[in-house]
Amino acid sequence: MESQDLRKAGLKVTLPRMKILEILERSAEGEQRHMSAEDVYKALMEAGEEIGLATVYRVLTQFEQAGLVTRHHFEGGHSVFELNAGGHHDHIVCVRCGRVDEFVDETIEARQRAIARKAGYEMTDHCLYIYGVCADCRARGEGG
Amino acid sequence: MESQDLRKAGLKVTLPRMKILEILERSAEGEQRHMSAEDVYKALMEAGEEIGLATVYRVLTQFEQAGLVTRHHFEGGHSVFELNAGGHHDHIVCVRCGRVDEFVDETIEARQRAIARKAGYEMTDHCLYIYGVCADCRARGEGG
DNA sequence: CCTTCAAATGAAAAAGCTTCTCATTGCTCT
DNA sequence: AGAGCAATGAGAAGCTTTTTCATTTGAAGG
Repeated sequence: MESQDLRKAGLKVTLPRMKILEILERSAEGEQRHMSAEDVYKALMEAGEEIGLATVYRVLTQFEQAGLVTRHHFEGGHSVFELNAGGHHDHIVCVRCGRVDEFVDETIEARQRAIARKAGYEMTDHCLYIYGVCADCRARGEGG
Repeated sequence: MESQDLRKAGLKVTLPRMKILEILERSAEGEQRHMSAEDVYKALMEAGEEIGLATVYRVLTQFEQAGLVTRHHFEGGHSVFELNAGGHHDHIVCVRCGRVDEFVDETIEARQRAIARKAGYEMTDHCLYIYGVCADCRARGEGG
């Protein structure tokens, strides 16, 4: 992904936007697919980029509107952003360690469409979070 | 519901807690099943009760921990609370007028349990939001 | 019914996250 | 290279939610 993607999204190609896109891509390749604005900001600092937190929020919001990223409202009051790549998926979140796994279930997708239709809604979006305790955390001890 | 419910929940029976419970019950009977802390606070004011916003937050959190209400993280950054009555259900939200309908789908419930198990998670909770445009809003005009 | 004490409350301050303001900077296009 | 407009940065402001601490209230016992 490069400057073309920004241009296609109708956004001027600027240094902050490119750097933030880089951070998101790099994190998506690793294990940290979901980043808060603060996470992105910290990653930028570590990369030696002097980009303000306000800009990070602005750019992430623009990316969301441009369809480049998706914003999720996790528990705890803050949002996390995720690069839109690899198509739609839902999330399963460990309530103990915060680990996030992803899944897609066509049965559920289909049922959702049917439910929306039956309720008279034209579905535009949906999100499904399963909360639980992951295998690692359970192995680490039931007590906590 | 009355003071017994509070006592059962291990909470001291106080005026603020009773009044807040009343507000939640009354709203659950009406159309407004989901109230933010601010909504509850305003309802208390209208009822002539001098109860602080901090107390509303405290009490709602206690109710959540006691299992009396469920907290939802809707889009927009604020939480809404809902009285736990009538069992589990999921939500379908109109993105245009904010209307909220509820539904339960055993197929989806079952699939979720299966997915959690397969991913190695012990499911503790889940939430599913379908976003769309409700029938009324679509009738009111596609353009907005 | 009155006393006693821990728990609950209220008001305001503080804490987090996010957005806004506005002077300055940096793209894009010519 | 230059003009013009959008983007940026730093800090202030806004919002929701939590915390602090003095005061009040409810529960239990005499």
